[in-house]
Amino acid sequence: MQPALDPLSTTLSALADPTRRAILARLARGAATVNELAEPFDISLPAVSRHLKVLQAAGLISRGREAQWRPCRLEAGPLKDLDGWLASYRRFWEGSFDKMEAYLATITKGDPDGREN
Amino acid sequence: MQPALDPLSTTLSALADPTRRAILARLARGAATVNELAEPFDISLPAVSRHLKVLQAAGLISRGREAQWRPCRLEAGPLKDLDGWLASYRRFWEGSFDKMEAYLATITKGDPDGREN
DNA sequence: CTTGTATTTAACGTACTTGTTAAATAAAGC
DNA sequence: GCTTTATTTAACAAGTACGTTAAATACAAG
Repeated sequence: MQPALDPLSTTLSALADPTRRAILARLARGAATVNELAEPFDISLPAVSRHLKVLQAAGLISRGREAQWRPCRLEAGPLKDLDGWLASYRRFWEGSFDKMEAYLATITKGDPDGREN
Repeated sequence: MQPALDPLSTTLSALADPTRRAILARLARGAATVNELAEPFDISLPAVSRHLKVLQAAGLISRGREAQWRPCRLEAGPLKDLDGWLASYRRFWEGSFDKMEAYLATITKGDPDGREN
């Protein structure tokens, strides 16, 4: 068993794969089966199955059970948590950003490299 | 040379490591040198240096050069892009969420497992 | 030019990730 | 029961990630 990453790390590594993000994008338009999800990709079904396992372990999808199909659906909880984490950094690209730029400018005194200590 | 991941994947994998996120949190409070950044961690300096390399490659930090110090500073661009990506999913945990819940409830007809097709 | 401080690179080990193919499991339907 | 369809597990290979220690590099200062 792995050392059990913290939830945010688990979410971020799950999202770090473009195939998995594409799967989520598809699920944002509604639930789908494994075969449906695999259709756009040039990888084998087992590979897709494993991506789904990763997404489910991260809580980003949940799965149902209908005959031989295991439909997947998007679960937004971890995305919401990620959004919450990101929020603490939002000030760096919003409003006060100009203020910070100005502040940095005063302490770097026109240094082209922008070093300040 | 690696196949060059797309920028969002690069950002997300850089952020997927808790040590790297802690480094960013520290840098959110102001620029810092490698030794300063390494201080709170129980890992070697080379390990920290490599984390910084990853963060820089992802554009999440920039580095200056002051005598033998290479001060790091936070760069918010990739975080802003991530926020932009996340925005497309925001509807899943805001406002219309209740509506979606209600919708799912109608098609699952009280199934405890929540399957809908 | 030798020493001390800051940081990186090299070399290496271990573990995880991702993909593959072949086989197993699950359920439907004849 | 046997076949078909959907999906997962097993076994394996190649590449990547992350940590270590030892050596190299960069610069400041005697």
